[in-house]
Amino acid sequence: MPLFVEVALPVPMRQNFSYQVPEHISITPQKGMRVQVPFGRQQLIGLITAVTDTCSLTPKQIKPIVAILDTEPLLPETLYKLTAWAARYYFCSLGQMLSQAIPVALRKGAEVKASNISFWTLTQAGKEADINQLNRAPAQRKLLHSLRERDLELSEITSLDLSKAAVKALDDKGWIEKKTRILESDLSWRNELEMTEEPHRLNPEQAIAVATLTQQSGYHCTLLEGITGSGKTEVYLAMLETILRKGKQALILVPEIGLTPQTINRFRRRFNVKVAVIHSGLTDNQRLDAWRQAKSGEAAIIIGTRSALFTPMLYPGVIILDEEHDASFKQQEGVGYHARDLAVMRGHLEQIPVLLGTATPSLETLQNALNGRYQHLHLGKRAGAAEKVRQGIIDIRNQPLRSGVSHALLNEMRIHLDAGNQVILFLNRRGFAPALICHECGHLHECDRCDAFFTVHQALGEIRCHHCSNQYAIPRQCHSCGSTMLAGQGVGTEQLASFLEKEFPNHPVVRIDRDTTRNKGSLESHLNAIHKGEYKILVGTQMLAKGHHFPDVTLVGLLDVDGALFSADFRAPERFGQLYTQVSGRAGRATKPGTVLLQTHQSDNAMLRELMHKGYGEFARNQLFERTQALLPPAWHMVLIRAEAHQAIDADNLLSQIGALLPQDDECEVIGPMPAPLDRKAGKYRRQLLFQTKNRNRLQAEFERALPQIEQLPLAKKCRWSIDRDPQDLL
DNA sequence: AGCACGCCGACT
DNA sequence: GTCGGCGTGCTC
Repeated sequence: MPLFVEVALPVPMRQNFSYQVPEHISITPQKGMRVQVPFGRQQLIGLITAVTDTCSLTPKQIKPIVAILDTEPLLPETLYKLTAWAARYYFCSLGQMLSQAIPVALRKGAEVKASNISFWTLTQAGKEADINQLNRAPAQRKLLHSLRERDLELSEITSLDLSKAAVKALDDKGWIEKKTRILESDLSWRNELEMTEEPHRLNPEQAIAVATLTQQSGYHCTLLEGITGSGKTEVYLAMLETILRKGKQALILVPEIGLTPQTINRFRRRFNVKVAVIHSGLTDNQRLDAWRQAKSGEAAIIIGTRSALFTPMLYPGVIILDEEHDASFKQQEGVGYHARDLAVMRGHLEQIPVLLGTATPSLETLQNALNGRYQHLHLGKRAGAAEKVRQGIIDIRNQPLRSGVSHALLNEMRIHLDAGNQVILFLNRRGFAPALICHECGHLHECDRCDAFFTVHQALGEIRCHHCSNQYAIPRQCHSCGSTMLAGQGVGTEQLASFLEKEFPNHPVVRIDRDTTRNKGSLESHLNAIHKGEYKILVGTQMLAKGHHFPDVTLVGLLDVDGALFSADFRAPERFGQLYTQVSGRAGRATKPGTVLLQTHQSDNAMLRELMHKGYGEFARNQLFERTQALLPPAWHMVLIRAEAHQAIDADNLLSQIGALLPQDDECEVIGPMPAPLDRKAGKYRRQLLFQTKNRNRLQAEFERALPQIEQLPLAKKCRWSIDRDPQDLL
């Protein structure tokens, strides 16, 4: 009987492909196994989604598979289901979703099990050799010394910072040799958990949270709302202890910038278990290694960023997502999945608890907590941020500003600096000036490929477009009238920092933004210098706000409140509320009370007042109410279709045609096509169409129904277009 | 997404 | 005369 398989392939087509299984293949195909198949002129690796004995295609259309790469399904059933669910939810092919979910090495055909592992060990000669012979070869000496303690796996040579040249030298001497052994998973942690640090004593609130969390079994989702410094991590650790003692694994997801050595060590220090760390900086093989350790149950704790969500676990126990509100959990390129939403779904499928922690819950999560879908636990409950931090508004209407800074703020800075403390100023615009203006004719220099102004970077002597890679030397003459009277318009961090250097010559200034931290490790070294007190004035974009605590900072100034709060994007107030709360939570400490000052033209603004006086909790509840009134998420549900074309009319027409395929009534709305906020980017015109519904299932059903028709549109093949479900911003 | 085919501009 | 630009078409 002929045998066929349906295969999901990593191509951006919303369909699977059928292949025939030739007789000579000895492995019985099963759903979830990897197969190598011919595809056009190339060969690809995909996953079997179904095994059938009939096929609707003609024999001429169908090709035989090349090989079956696994003897059992690649992913545990629950993870496969999660991926399939996500593919459906995000309107992409299973193959596309899988290429997010499976390590690259496995997609290239690597073995699932590392059958053996190579390591360096001492030979008899090496054991007997006199280490003092190597006094003039410190690298070799260090290596020999390490090997006398234990054998070293190949990857450890680099990770322990040992020299490869020294390896070769000792090998040439015949003192060491490479051996391989069969790799077996060490699961001893499951029998007896060894603690390597005494747990901290929990305060009553923490104890209640832990007791509540550990008493339950099966799936439940909990929002742990705890202000900065209220000890969320200690609750995670206590939860972890309970889970690990049951012999179960924990998956911890953190925002992109949150995966610092300090964070990882916090978990490593407490338990003597293997911790697998997964982040974007790993090589394909390192990532595969971590994946294997998690899948085999050897790694008791898996800690990683967004993509770590898809790590399989043999003994799943809990998913903890820290800084739940952080935008980096939403993938921005390709399939725009949200790790927080999928984590909840995964918990559901695995029947394990999910813990979402934050000081400033996203409105999505807050809504779920308020309506009882999630359990809601509090830590360090207090009425707003008002108690510990002094806050103030500087009304800058009609006030002279020097490089964006008011007199009042400068005076306050002086007081804090004179007291020997540090000051942070936030300005969310990098560069020297956000535009270059001609003083004579008013011409603003605009990128020729985007609908955006050039940012002036004075130190580089360049004007740059922040939306594409366009850059030029700063022009001497106006491109429009030829005048030489050109000036920067507005203030960026570069200008602010250089102004402050002149204003406070005795207080060193550091600037933290994407421009000054581009090189690997430079953020770390800047942060270290700040902690050592080498800098007194810190200037930065939001980058500086997230996750870093500077105990000697007693004054925080937010310069461009208006720009942040009143941006066109519907999430702007929420984001500002989160930023504001995070920075005020970080100003000062018990012995040094902090001050937060806001510069704004809208000093009477009700939102701002509410945030300051009642705190994030009240503010967020009101925002939720306003979103509901405005039919915005999380009350309503959205899918955004973006189209990009050389001719604006093509993108427009495509979106109009798509819009016509979607229903409109009092619970379904089509908005657009409208120009994307950055109308022209990198020489292409961008348009977007919004489809929103009151009911989530309705959105799913209607869009699923329309999708095949959309794909049939002739223009759909001509334009580049994409679907973004639950868009983070409409930019 | 790749990869090939195919038709127009500046070069040894 | 060719090398190479990227438009467009196809993949079980």
